[in-house]
Order: sequence, then C-alpha cells, then structure tokens
Amino acid sequence: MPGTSAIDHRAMDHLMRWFDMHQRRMPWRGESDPYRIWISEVMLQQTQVATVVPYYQKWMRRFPTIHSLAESNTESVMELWQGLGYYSRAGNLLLGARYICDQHQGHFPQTRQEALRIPGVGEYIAGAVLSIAFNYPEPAVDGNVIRVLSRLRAISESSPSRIRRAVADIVGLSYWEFEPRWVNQAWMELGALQCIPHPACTPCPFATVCMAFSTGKVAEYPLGKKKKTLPLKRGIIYIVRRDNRILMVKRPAAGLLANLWELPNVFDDDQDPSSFLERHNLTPLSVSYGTVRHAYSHFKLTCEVRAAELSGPWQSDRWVDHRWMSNTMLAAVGKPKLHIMALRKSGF
DNA sequence: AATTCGGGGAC
DNA sequence: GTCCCAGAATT
Repeated sequence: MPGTSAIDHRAMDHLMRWFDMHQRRMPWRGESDPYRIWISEVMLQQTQVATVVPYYQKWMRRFPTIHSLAESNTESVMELWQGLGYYSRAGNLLLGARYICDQHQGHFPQTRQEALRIPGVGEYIAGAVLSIAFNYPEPAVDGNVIRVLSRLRAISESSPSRIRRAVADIVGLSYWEFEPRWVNQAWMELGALQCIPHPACTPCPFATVCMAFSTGKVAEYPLGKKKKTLPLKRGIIYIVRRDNRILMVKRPAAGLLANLWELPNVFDDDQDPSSFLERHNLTPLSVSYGTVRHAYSHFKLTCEVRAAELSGPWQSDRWVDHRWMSNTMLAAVGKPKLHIMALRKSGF
C-alpha cells in the first residue's frame, strides 16, 4: 500500500475557497465556546443539521452554561431531547457536564486523552471540540470526511477502523497554514453538500484530482459498508385510564429509549408475554384504538393499541417507576415517538 | 469486530 | 420502500 501523503497546498487552497463560497450558516458556526460546540456535536451525531437546529436553540435557552446543565436533572434533559433519538446521548451530556464541573472546574479539557474520559465523547467529538473551539490541529473524522477522503485517495482498506485511521492520518497532513477549525469544517461541509452519497462531480473542487472520479468508481466508496434487513416485531400497547389521568411507566437508565416515559406494553418475543397481564395486575378491555408502526435502528415494530384496567396495585420489575399523568404532566416528560402516536390514537 | 443504540430527511 | 446522517458504548 502507498504510504500516507499530504494533501498538497494548492488543493487545500481550492477547498478553503470553495468553503468560503458555499458554507452553510448554523447557530453554532463561528462560536468558540467549547460548551456550545460540545452540545452541537453531540446533537449532530447521526442526525442531520436541519433536525438539530431547533433542539440546539431550545437547549441553549434552557441551559446557557455548563453549570446550569450540571445542576439540572434527567427529567428536564429528557423532556428537551424528546424526538431527537439516541437518548443515551442526553443522559451522557448531563453526566459529562457534572464530570467537567467536578474534575475540570467547568472548563472543557484541552487534550484528546482528557476529553475522551468524558461520557459520550469519542474520537470524533474529541477532535471536533479541540479543533473548532480551541483551533488545535486535531482531525475530526465523521461519516462525511470518511466518504470524501476515501474517494479522493481511493482508500482500499476494507475494515472501517483501518479506513478511519487512514483518513485521520491524511486530514492531519492537510492543515498547512490554514486554521484547523476551518479545515476540519471544510472537509465535513464538502461531504455534506458536494461529495454526497450520489454526487454530481462536475462542480467539485477536487474533480480533477479525485482518484475515485478518474476511475469512474465514485459510487463504490467508502468501502466496507454492510446492509442489514431489519427484523419485524409485534407488540401491544395498553391504555390504562383513571379519571382524567393515564398510567405511564418509566424505562430504565440504560438500553433502548433510556429514561423515557411510555405506556405499558409487551412484545411478542418477550421472555413471558403470556403472563405479562397477570404479573402487572392488568385486565384487557374490549376497546381497541388501532395499530401504530415504527422503525427503530435495528428492528421494526408494529403495535396494537388496546384499553385495559388495573385490577390491583401496579407492580413491575421491568420499569423503574410509574405515574398517573394528567395531560399537563404528560407534556412535561420525554416520550418515544411510537407512544406519542399511540396516545394520539387513543384520544387522550 | 460486531451490535446496540431513534428519528427523520432525501430520494 | 432504501440509504444515511458532524458516532459512542458495549460486548
């Protein structure tokens, strides 16, 4: 394999000119407060910019400083995060803020090694905060940068970890006299706007030097992607009403939909679906509200929405808490998308 | 190295 | 419908 070589200075000059012309405006772009960069990067994880913007603005109004976040609680954080997905990110932000306030006097650490100790901070976010907030020459290799550089150099490594290392090495040799904070954002922006999965390469500033383009293999990069068919699951969601309130249960702090409040429910592939009603003192009623469907990251789910009543005290080893919620209370807790749809169908 | 983590935009 | 998004933690 050819060794890693730098992106030449003339090519970088083209990239930075392209970036000056085409870069998008974002609420966090141009900020140098590491807290604000950190929050934006966590929200942007596997999430498109347009989706993040309103969440970022709400978050900054509610938690303008890292100290205000550190002094908050899980319920407030999950309410703000509702609908954004990958809910462990929100819990890790709270843990991370407390960690930084306790261990670093509220100042985001300025070395990669220290930053990686923060809950929810991995190689990408560490590099992004160190470069964008502090202007250190630390590569920030996300999905965009992988796609751009693996095409530009026709990187043939087959394992994702080797591809990522190769890309990080090249990015590390691309700064020249340009500011690292803008070089990293330029690579990402090129991947987001120009070097997209199915690109039109003619206007690309790298078209004349792109190895994948010159060989007609742009669509094949990056290598090593595997596609999966999502398994199908079925379940039942129960609407349990009492006066003007509805029974909601709280999920554990880890795993799927961590810390969210949801309606009592059971999947067909649960350990013991047949005894679910009995163990929870639930009696099904004949009322049915139809069906809701949703695709999660690794399975698809179809649920019937049925009415039920409680014939004894609520008891469960599956949920960590329960509450009879009014409409007002319901609006103030984080809920999964599927259960928002089920609540709407039930008319509550 | 492979899985597990949501939800939505773009096509 | 499919693909993928400014990825990290866990196994």
